[in-house]
Amino acid sequence: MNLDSNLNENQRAAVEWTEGPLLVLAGPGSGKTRVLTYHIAHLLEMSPDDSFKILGLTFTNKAAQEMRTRIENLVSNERALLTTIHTFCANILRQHGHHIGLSPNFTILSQETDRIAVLHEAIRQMDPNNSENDSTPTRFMPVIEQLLMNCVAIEEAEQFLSKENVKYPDKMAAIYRHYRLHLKEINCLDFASLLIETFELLKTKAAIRKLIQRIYTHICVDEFQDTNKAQYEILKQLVNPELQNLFIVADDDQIIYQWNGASPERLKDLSNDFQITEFQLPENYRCPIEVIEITNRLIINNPSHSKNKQNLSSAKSPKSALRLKHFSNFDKESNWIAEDIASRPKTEQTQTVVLARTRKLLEKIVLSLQRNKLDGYISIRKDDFYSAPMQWLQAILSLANSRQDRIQLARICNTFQQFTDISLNIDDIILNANITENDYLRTWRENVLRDSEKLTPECLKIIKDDILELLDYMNFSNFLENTFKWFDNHPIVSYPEYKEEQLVWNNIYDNIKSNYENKFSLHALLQDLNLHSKTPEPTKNAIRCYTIHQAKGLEFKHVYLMGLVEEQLPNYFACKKNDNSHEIQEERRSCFVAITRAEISLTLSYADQYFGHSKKPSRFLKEMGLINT
DNA sequence: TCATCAGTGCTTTTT
DNA sequence: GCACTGATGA
Repeated sequence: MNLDSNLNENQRAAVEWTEGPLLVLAGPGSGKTRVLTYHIAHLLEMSPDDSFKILGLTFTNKAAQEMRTRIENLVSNERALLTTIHTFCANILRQHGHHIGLSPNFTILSQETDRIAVLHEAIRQMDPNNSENDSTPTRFMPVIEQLLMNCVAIEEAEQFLSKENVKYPDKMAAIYRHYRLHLKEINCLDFASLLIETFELLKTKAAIRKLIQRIYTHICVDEFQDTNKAQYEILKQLVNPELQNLFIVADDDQIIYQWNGASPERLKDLSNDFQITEFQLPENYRCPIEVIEITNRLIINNPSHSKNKQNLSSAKSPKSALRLKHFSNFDKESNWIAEDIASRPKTEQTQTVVLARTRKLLEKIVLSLQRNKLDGYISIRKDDFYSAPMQWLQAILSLANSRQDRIQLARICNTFQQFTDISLNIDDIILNANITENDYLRTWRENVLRDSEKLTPECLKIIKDDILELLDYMNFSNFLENTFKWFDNHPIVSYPEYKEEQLVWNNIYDNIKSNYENKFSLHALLQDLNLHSKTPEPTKNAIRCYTIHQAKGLEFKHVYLMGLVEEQLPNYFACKKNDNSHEIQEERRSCFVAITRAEISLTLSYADQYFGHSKKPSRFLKEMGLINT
């Protein structure tokens, strides 16, 4: 690895940092992730004979994958674990969770509806004859999530809620307690409790904490500004107190997830809790100089922007790259953008993105693009498979892992009848299972085999042999291989939803195979499935239409940012607050994130009317010096 | 019980 | 300005 090759002086100083806590505070396009990956590669290369390990934590799977690939391109790596904080916590709990009453085969609840169902049951157990209606759990969920996100212990919940002026703090604290206990009772965890349970395990079990601190002597964190309280508390438990090798990259001007628990306070906590050295990387390698100029003018308006943070400087030569367009209404704005994109060469179109604060604006753009014979892609969040075959497949694996799970059994019965001629009743199977004292999956299998003449030979083999192998030895490889072969020869293969989901499955599965070097348990497979989004990749040649939040961390040759009006960007809620409110500041950071995605050109636009409403130009346009006050 | 009306609220989403 | 909610009246 040649470190000198393409690092500037500031970057190299950060990369070569070896001991003690370091914060690399740097703006967009300054090479933060590069510094982080080079730093890890540097540590590995400098210590060929040592056995210490490096833990690199990210928030998204995509970022973790990106880091793994980048490091593999630099050095051979057996000692750096690059993973998301959720995956890392899940793995700790699989290994050590029995100390706090969790079996290693616990299920991760990735669906909101499953969490609501657990909360509902918890409330019912607490007070069996309560008069609350069905919407109660949905209304209470945000309070539960707030407690979990803030890492509040069960005993401290009431006090916390009183301070936050939440209604009925005593009652809510009791519900919180029951929710957490009920989750453990049914051996399930949601995303937030995955974190809080890990925190409590590390805090109370010193031996486990010290073991992990001895193994991972260096902790690195990407995009630290997005950490919520619970994640930060875990981080503090992970850092070896004697060594304090904590390497953090962050940008306080890109905190746009405050509603998700991120906060500017976190960086303050960091400097209070550690004797941390701060490096800055002010050089921007991404954006044109005109974009950098308006970026600096914009962000200076945030009172919380650190005064000692250096302005961004552009490493690119000046070029006309910035446009501002004004229209009488949103229709015209949307059509103009679509036409302008259509007039670009095909190669440029695929490197173009349309950004907006909300989804609603993006939907309009897709229609305008269609009118210009272009395909627009809006990514829609998807946490689970919807097609019957993929649901069936996942439910079979889940039920093999957790044999008394009624929800999975119901899913199996319900989906199987959609692509075979066999329709089974759930209650019959449960009754049958209770009589024979067999588990649900075994009983389901036996019931299906009674109707075996209705099955194709391929399917019969799967039920007879492969599921039996799964049941007896937890061996799922033949089951998966033969099931996909069966699906491939089945009419379901033509369902567009199945096709799309199979691609998503392949991506996740390939990922697991490479991370575990082909050897992994059913737990690990199910865990990765639940911790990965099922959102399909954008179709090739489609023009990507993203919300600002979705575009964070990405870069594009040509960026269109539309809807630069009051009550859009800044949004309706923030406009209700005062000018220096943290809501307005967060919207300003959103605008900052959006414009700094551009590599070659940035087109800003606004209209006088949106959906029949008259809107004023965004205050941010004035701040950037693009319109007069 | 249903039609109608006035009033309100409106966003971002990884794991 | 539109979608939704809850109150009112037939």
